[in-house]
Order: sequence, then structure tokens, then C-alpha cells
Amino acid sequence: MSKSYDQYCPMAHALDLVGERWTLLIVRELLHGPMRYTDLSDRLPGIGTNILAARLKDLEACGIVEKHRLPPPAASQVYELTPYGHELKSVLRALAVWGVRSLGPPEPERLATGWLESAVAMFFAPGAPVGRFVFRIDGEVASLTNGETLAGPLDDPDVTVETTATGLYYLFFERRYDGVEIDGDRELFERLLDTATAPVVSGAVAV
Amino acid sequence: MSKSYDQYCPMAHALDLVGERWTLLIVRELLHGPMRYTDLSDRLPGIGTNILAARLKDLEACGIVEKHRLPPPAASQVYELTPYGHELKSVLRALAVWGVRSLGPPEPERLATGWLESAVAMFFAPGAPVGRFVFRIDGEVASLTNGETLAGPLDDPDVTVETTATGLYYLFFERRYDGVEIDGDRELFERLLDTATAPVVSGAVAV
DNA sequence: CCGCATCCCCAAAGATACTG
DNA sequence: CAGTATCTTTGGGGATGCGG
Repeated sequence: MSKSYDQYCPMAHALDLVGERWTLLIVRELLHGPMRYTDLSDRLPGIGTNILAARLKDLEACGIVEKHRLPPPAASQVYELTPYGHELKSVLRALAVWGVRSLGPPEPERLATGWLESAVAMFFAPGAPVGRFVFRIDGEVASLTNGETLAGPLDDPDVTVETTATGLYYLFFERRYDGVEIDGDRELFERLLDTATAPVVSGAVAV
Repeated sequence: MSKSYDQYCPMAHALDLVGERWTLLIVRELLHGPMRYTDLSDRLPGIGTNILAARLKDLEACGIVEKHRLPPPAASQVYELTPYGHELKSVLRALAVWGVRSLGPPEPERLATGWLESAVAMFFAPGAPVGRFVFRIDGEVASLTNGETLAGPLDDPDVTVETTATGLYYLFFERRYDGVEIDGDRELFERLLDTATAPVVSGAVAV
């Protein structure tokens, strides 16, 4: 654990817990679900094995992650977010919404597997209208229904969107439908896009 | 600038920009308004002068902060957030809301001056009901109206809350009014408390 | 193989002194 | 006041080793 900022401040305290290098990216991965040590190592290119071990130990010590060993058939152990750890999703979402605006168009070769599920969860899920959505982007598939994000497809979708990562980028930022194929209820999808690109409202809604 | 995570991912990119030690705390301070180098240094106990200079240079380079020299009478220069930098408020708010739950009751001697304004902006301002609120906590004063936070008092308040930092803590987390003095429209204040302690809704509102 | 612990090296942080 | 220069200390990156 690195040195504390030693301030009585919720932000400084939060950064004491998750502000070190790699920590929030580990949490980002674990938002996909429980994962083994080696899976994490594979999905975080560049992280040293010692760093990963140290971060997991810290995260466990402060109640963000739990280590479980799976029952006998599979003798491996997995890391899993606690409920408190899972709530870091709001932090990661805020970071994603802020960061995406200076990120520029995608370079497909730098996209990690599973990126689409994150993208849907971060940008489309919050405030999504009721409906069943399937995204097929550059070989990845993810779905959204009831504000829940799933890796993989979904039965009886209301809308299916198929395009490339680049197509999705320009759709999102400029509403350009070049190279984007929408199957099903296009108007419903437009409403989804409206909520996704609306300015973020943090906090509760005014009464 | 430290090493990039080198992933095409909005979160990783955001952390490339503001993920280094001290960076988000500098932004937190600048949310109070433009500030001189020495002010920042004073308000961030423990930061080295070289680190502060380096961070400010990085933040300037990536369009989060701008350096201005004030017009002749005052020959000093100030650092100021750009609009893009100001939007990091949503990230800091998410961190604050997450972090406060594991922070514990306040230790008054570790509170930095200006903390109350941040606290009001982060916890009370989002979604606040219409009204004029004044907070007087442990010698600090801050106000809230139209969702705008101000350092200092306000004319014609609807409600004035006076207590200690500890009193505010237990009021917030346990609705305990011990040692809390409410002047004015108490019911309005209760509504403010309701919105402040409601679970955070990130993203736009469901249609 | 999986899950780390150890070691080495370098880059970044911390502390302090000093300067335009 | 607003930093730069310098030195020491700490932490990260990468390779390797090793028990289960």
C-alpha cells in the first residue's frame, strides 16, 4: 500500500484505496465477473505479476475484492468484487464518460476482448429505455435489457445494431449512420442513443 | 507524464491523463476556482514542489488546466480549469460518494479549509430541491441555491443548518439531529437530505 | 499450468536547497 | 512568488524461480 494522502476527505480517502496505478483497471476487469489470477494478468497487458498480486492483496484487505476457491471439480481460485467494490462502477463510468471525449476514433487492434460489454454498460445502460437491444460490433456481441448488460446475444431483440467500432464511434459522437445496420425498432434505438449521449446527471433527480 | 496503459479504452485513457498520484487532488482544489501556485502548494500538504510543477505542466499540456497571468495591478499568475477540466467534477463526485462510506466519522483537525464547500457541492448540490440553504459547520460557512454552491453565506436563506463536522456526519448517515440546529423551513431541509442520501443515479434519467 | 514470491533495474515520488 | 536542481527513497516493469 502506498503512502496515504492523510486528509479527512472522501475523495482523498477513495484515492488512498483505489488511486494507485492499475487498481481501477483491475476493478474494471472484475466488473465482468469473477476472474482467476491468470485471466487478470492476460487481460491487463503490461502489469507485472508482482504488482497484480500486491494490488489484489490490498483490494482484499480493504474489502473491495474477495478471493474464493472454487469447489473441488475445478480446483482453481477466483477473485470477485464485493458489493462495495462493485459500486466503483459509478466511478469507472464517470471516468469513461469524461475520458471518451478526448480519446479519438478507435484503433481496432488496441481493443481488448470484452470491450463491447463494458462500452454498453458504461454508455448505453444508464437510463436506457425499456427494450431488448443486441450489439454486434467487429465480431464482439453484447446485449442490453432492463438496464442490464450481458456478454453475448439475447433472444427476441427489439433492435439489433451491427457495425464496426469506428462506425459505433461516429454514430455515438456525430449521429452518423454510415456503415451502421439497424434491424428492428429504429425509433427505439434512437431513444437509446438520446439517453446515452445526454449529459450525465450525477446524483438523485430533483423533486 | 508517466507511462501510458496503452489501451484503447476510455477509462484507461482517462487514467492516463489524471490517474497519477496527486493529479485529481489538484483538480479538486481548482474546482474552488482559479488559484496560484503557492495556494495549491499550501492546500495540498505533502506534495513536493517539483511534483506540483510537473503535474500542472502535464495538466496544461492535455487541456485540463490553463495558466493565466492576472492584469497589471496584481502581477501574479493563476491556474484555472478549462471547461473540459471542470467536467472532472463528476469523477470526483463519484469518488467522494463511494469513498465517504468507508471513511468514518471526522477528525476535525484533519479537515482542510474549504472542505465544507466541497462537501456541499458533492453531496447536497446534485438534485437539490429549489431553495436557499446556508451551512455553518465548525466555523466554515457555505451555501447552496439553484444547485449552485457558494463559499460563504447567502442572503434570505430558507434554511440555516448549524452544527459540527461530527454532527453533520451523523445527520447524513443516520439522520440523527443531536447537536444540529435547523433554522427555517425544516421540511425543506429534510427533502434536501432525502436527495443527498438517495442512491446515486448516474447517467440520464429513464424515459 | 496456476499463483504467486524474489530479484534486479530503472523511473517516479519525496524532501530540501536554491534561484530568477 | 514560482518554480528549478539535486539527492535520496520508494515503487513499477520485467524476468525468473518455485511450490502446489
